[in-house]
Amino acid sequence: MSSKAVYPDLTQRFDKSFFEHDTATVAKKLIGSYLVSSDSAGNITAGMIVENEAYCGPDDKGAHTFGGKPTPRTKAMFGPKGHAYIYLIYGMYWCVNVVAGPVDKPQAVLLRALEPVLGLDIMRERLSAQENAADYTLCRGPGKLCKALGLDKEVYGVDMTGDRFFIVPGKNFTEDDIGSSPRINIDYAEDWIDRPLRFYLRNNKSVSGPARLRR
DNA sequence: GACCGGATTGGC
DNA sequence: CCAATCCGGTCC
Repeated sequence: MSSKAVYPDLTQRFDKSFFEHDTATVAKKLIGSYLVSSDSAGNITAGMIVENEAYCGPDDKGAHTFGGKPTPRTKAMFGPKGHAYIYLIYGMYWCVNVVAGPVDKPQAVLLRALEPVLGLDIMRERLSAQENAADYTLCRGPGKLCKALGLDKEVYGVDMTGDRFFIVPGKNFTEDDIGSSPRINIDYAEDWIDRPLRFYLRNNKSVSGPARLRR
């Protein structure tokens, strides 16, 4: 694996202005940062972000904000940057985003995979995973990531520079460490299908998708 | 008020 | 390859 997550300093936060850069820029810089969830029982689960996708707002045919019209589901993306946008897909999986982008641009970064770091035993309980499931599989994929960290509509709109569900700055990887590819499963996005807006830590086992999209 | 289909996953 | 499972979005 290219990586080696380390124990994150849970007191650190990004400045709010960090999230006001273009969503693709924010996405790339978030590779190596930590996503942390603390539940009401005091359980902490966390992982290093190793894969994400940028969704670029009203012009992006793959984005939920395509067209630029807020709806009850997407209104969080029209709100403050650095907050969470979470939605249910296929009736059973939650997918979480960080709202990003210039002020007035409803953009977001979809978090697709983490390298597990804290609370792996709790992740296993939440996933109902067999105890022999390899560590690197616990947060591999956007749906699993949310299940492992216990995320659902309760975190809709929460400030991710706060203390409940938040992001901690981590390692700064170089351009060479970070790969890019088209985004996953947006066949309907026409001329936006092939844009290289998916980012991942190269050769990291926790990245989802076929092998060629992990190298 | 009805109907369509998805930024997924795991099991066959 | 395909079912599971729900609700937002859209259009009537």
